[in-house]
Amino acid sequence: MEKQKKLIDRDEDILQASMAIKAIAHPLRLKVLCVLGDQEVSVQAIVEAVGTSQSNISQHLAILRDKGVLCTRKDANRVYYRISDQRTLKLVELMREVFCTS
Amino acid sequence: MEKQKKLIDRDEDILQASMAIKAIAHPLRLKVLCVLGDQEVSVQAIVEAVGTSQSNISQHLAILRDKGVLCTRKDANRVYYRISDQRTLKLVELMREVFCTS
DNA sequence: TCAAAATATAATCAGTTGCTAATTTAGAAG
DNA sequence: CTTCTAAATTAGCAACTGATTATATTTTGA
Repeated sequence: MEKQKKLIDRDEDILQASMAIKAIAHPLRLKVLCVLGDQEVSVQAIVEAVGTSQSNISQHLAILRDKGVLCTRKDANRVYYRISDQRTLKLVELMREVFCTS
Repeated sequence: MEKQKKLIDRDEDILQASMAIKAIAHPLRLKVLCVLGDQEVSVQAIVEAVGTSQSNISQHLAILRDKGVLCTRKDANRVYYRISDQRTLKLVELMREVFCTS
């Protein structure tokens, strides 16, 4: 029986996966994900929760959006962001388990 | 009942986690992890499996080692690397599920 | 139609990353 | 000792990243 778990074998997949996690490998962007959780939050609220400038958040949100991690809904004046794929949250949970418990 | 899953809340933990995944958010370094799996592999073998220069791999291995992702054992002339914490593999598996299936 | 609010975009610039090529260290074996 | 092999380190440089500041776009509401 195979003991080895299923990792990534195709170079193409490795490239894709590494680019995807690169998108969340920044303290502000990871914090955005943690603030969002499974909810939809306005840019304004994200700015307040994360604690940096509007412009800075907007640029980080653009990165997450362009990489497909987040998606948006526009309602009148405001733009609401949420996590596109809930498995991304699983990833963050596991990151916490792996890296944040001593 | 709480539906919300447990994410990262402390800024300190967010910083730590983002630095940790930044270490693996590079195609060559992610490939190293996939090559290693749960085994111990020599630098030479890693160089061959990954397919870049010895110097380049050595530098990437140093990054992973310094961040605590990999650990080493020296045997005579050779150095063997392995993944420090098996939960890191879980993370890679989940990354594959999240980012590499359409 | 005008001013204010929410968000996005652009420009600039310091700091970081990652590669290549060259050199160094350390162990093994003659 | 000398040489070979494995691995690490260093220097240099082009490319990328991320913060700040300023400006633009869009929508709302007086």
